[in-house]
Formats: sequence, structure tokens, C-alpha cells
Amino acid sequence: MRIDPGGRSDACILHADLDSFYASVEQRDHPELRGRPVIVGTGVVLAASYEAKACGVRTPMPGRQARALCPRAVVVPARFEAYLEASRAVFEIFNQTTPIVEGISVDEAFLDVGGLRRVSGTPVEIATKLRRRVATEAGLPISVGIARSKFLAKVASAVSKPDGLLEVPPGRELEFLHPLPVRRLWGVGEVTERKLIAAGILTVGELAGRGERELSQLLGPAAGRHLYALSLARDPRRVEVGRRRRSIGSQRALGRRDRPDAELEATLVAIVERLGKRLRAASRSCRTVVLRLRFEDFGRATRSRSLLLPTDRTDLILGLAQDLLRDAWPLIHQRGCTLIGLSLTNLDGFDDGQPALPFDSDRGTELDLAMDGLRDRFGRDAITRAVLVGRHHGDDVPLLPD
DNA sequence: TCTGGGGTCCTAGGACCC
DNA sequence: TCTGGGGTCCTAGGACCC
Repeated sequence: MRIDPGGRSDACILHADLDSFYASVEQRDHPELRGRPVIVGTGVVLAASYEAKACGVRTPMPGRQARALCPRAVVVPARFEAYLEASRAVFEIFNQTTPIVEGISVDEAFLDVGGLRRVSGTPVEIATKLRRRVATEAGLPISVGIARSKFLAKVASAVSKPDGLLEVPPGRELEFLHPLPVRRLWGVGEVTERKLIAAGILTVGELAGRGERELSQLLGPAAGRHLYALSLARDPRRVEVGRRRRSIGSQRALGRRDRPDAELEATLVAIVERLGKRLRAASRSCRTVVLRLRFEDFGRATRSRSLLLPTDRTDLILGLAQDLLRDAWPLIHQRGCTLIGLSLTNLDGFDDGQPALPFDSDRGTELDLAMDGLRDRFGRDAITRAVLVGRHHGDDVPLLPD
């Protein structure tokens, strides 16, 4: 019998989610941390072990608050390289489990195991084996949810944590879903939760009872339609292999102390260089550059500019970024800048087909910017050394051979 | 010591085109 | 001269996710 909108009658989507990922890697690599509360991140909490979560530590909580809640906690700085390495090992196991893997982030993926019953067994058997492999081969705890849809599989993995396995049996989706608080719905964050609670809607079941029209009036047409569908367990999205990134970005928090303008400009140059390298490493090009700013009053602003044609050249991207920054100076001087970032969007070109994992292709800067311009002017092979000199407003020749 | 760094999607107004 | 409908693109902002 095929009744659900996803066109499936069996629960064959797995959502696999590593538990407290960064903290688990630290406990794996440092045995003395096992069984103790661990907080990763010295500024804000990037991850907390279950022992630390038991004290109420959450991410992304300010570090000071976390240490007050959990004075016994061991605070360690993040080691992103180690996490990326661990992520690769786990995704290797995912990919050996089924060819249909959709990576969501470093520590999370959907797996479609629908066609594998004869080869590998039932979804529960497959998930059990997957969890065992991740534990023994990668040394990490992972939770898995199984359901007929992505959304329910994701809710199931969250409910099963820590180190759990939970299947939502076909036909019993609403029984599972309706008692849950609205916050469990994918797309309900702090703001939407507040609105829903103010309207007297506390559970998914109550949300389903209101109907799409009322929800759309409350939250807007797209959100209303989306949440109403989820509340009835309608989610026809398939597991997609090799989704292409739609933007890449990089940002730096600056703290609250006053920074000279030149330091901001230098930070922007460094960000552009990183992004240019990542862009070319992924064989992509971009047409729009977005400058992101955050201010001391916690307000935010974005400024963007588009090119006529896509580019992957660091110097062209930097030109746009500097134009945007120049326009934003009054804003920055007035409100104080605590974060500067850049996103590249309207991406074009093929990429490597890899899931969108953060931190990839990013090993510091190598004066790429200078090399770009010099290669164009003097030819690819003629250049062995380059010097990047500062660029100020109006100077249009920032690059000189050494 | 008030808040990291990486993303996705939606909305809305204005310019511009047919 | 004024009015209309339908569409795309650009820019800015906001909510949400891990």
C-alpha cells in the first residue's frame, strides 16, 4: 500500500547524527576526558559533552556562563582539522553503506537504504550495523533515526539521543509527532516558537489542528504551508546526492575593542583570499559579493554588489568587496563593527559534488591575490615570487612584482 | 569577556522589460 | 497621457539550521 506523499510505504530513510560531535572527538583523542564534562570553544561554546549538557551547558552559550554552570568542566580549544578528519572517516562509512547519501553538515547526513533490503537487510539492521561501525572504526557515538520521510527521520534521531536508534513505524507517524513541542519542527526557531506559543499553539498536534490558512496569516505563506505540511508528516523531499552549494562565505568576529580601519581592511583582504582559493578549489565562480557586518548594538547589515559575468578571480572579488566596505564606513564608524564577513553567491560552474562540509580547502593564505594579478600580467610560469602591497581607496594597481 | 563560523531559504520593494 | 498584467533581476533584511 502506497499512501504517503513521498511515494514510499516502508521506512527507509536514515538520519545519522554524531552526538556532541566536537566534544566526542576530544574525548576519543584524550582518554582522560572521558566521563568528564567537556566544553569545546573558549569564546562561545561550540560543543558540550553530555556530562556538560547535564549541567545545562548549551551551544552557542557564552563561555563565561557555561563555566559558571559547570565549574568542573574541562574547556578545550577547537581543533577543526581533527573534526574534519573524523567527519571524512564517518562519511566514508556512510558511503559504504549506501550510494544515496546526502550530507547536511560535518556531523549529519541522510541515507536512503530503500533498495538494499535483499543485500543488506532491513533499515533497522542496516542502522544497527552502521552505528557499530562508526563506534569501532571512527570511535564516535552516533544516533540514527529511521522513518518514511527525511523530517521524521531527523526528529527520530534527535529523540533517540544520546547514542540511540529509533524507528518511526509506518502508519504511526502522527502518534509519534503530535505530542512533541512545536520547536521540534524543522523551521521553528526562537522567533516562530514565540509567535506560536503566543497564539496558544504548544504542540505539533495543536499546530495541525489550526489549519494552513490560520498558520499562513500568523507566519507568512511559505512558513505556514511548510509547517502545516510537516505537522501532518507530509514531507516528499528525496535524499539528494551531491547537492551543490549555493554560496560560500567566511567571517571574523572582532570583539568589541576599537580596531583601526586598516585592520578591518586587512581582515577583508584575508577573507577574500581564503574565499578565492575555496572558489577555485571547487571549480566554481560567483557573480555576487555580499559584505556582512555586525555592530556593537548587535544589529546587522549586509551590502551586496553583482557582476555582469561570474568570476573566480580574487582581485575582482576584492575590488567589489572594497567598494562595499568603502560605502559602509559611515555605518561602521557610527555603530562600531564587531564582525566582518563576506559571502559569494550566484555561484556558477561545476563543483566536486561533495556534500557541503565547512572548513574544506582552507589552509591559510598564500598571497593568492597577488599571484592572480601577476599571472595575468606576466604569464603563469614567469612568476615565482610576489609581494602584496596595501590597497587604499582609489588605488587601482595594488600589485607589484618583487 | 555579552555571541563562532559555516550555511539555506523566504520576503519585499524598486528598476526594468514586454 | 494614463492604465494593466506578467515577468526577471538586484538589493536588503530576517529567520533558521548545525
